Amino acid sequence: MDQTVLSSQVYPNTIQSHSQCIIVNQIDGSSSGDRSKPVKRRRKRRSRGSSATNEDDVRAMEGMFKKRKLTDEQVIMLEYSFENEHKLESGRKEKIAGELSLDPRQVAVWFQNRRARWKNKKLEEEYAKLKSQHDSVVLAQCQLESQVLKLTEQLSEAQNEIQKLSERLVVQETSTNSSSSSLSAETNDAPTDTTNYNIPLYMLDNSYLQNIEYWDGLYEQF
DNA sequence: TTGTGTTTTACGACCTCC
DNA sequence: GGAGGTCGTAAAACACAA
Repeated sequence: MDQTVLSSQVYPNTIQSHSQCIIVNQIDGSSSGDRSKPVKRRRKRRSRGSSATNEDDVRAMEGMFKKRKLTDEQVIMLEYSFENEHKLESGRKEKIAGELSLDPRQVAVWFQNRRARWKNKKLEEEYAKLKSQHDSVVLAQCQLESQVLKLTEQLSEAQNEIQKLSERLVVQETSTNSSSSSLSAETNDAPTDTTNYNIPLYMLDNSYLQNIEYWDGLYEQF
């Protein structure tokens, strides 16, 4: 079926305006493959309402630009074909075009656009996946920071407790020394009685005091 | 009805591969 | 150098709220 007829059946009001659209190729006269000019050149298109002004334009109007909406059936078949293979070899293009009564160029363009849509979709999926992973990492980080905060508080409390014990120990040592000096006048090796202060004997050991300083130093570093 | 945003069709420019 | 790819974009077609 002729595509113009097909389109005019589906969109009877569009064909006339389509035929009024033309494209002026290479308006600046440069070759299409000129890589020495990286600046993108806008192609020029005649607006819908304008008419041809010379023979070239008339020729362009007659043959070049026909924007035709594909039928549902054509789209379904193209999608099916795209599912099988995203690339389009020459033979396959001709075959599909013949089967769907389309211009081979239309099939090529449809595949180009379809690949672009597919790529966009893939990018969006990839973005969503990465965002999900990122959110999970951020959540885990928050949990860890909260945990660090709690442990820091516990450490601080423990350090305070040690400080209190240390101060009590100093007081005790002072009183012990004064009493022991009087006691030692009476008995030489009398054991130190700490029961009144409720402090274990091992705390009176120098190594214990050194341990306190050691842990305090560690805490300061932390 | 109309303004506006989105999708679809088509193309130019440029790139890559053979 | 040609064929066919991507990328960016124009313009038609379409959807939809106001």
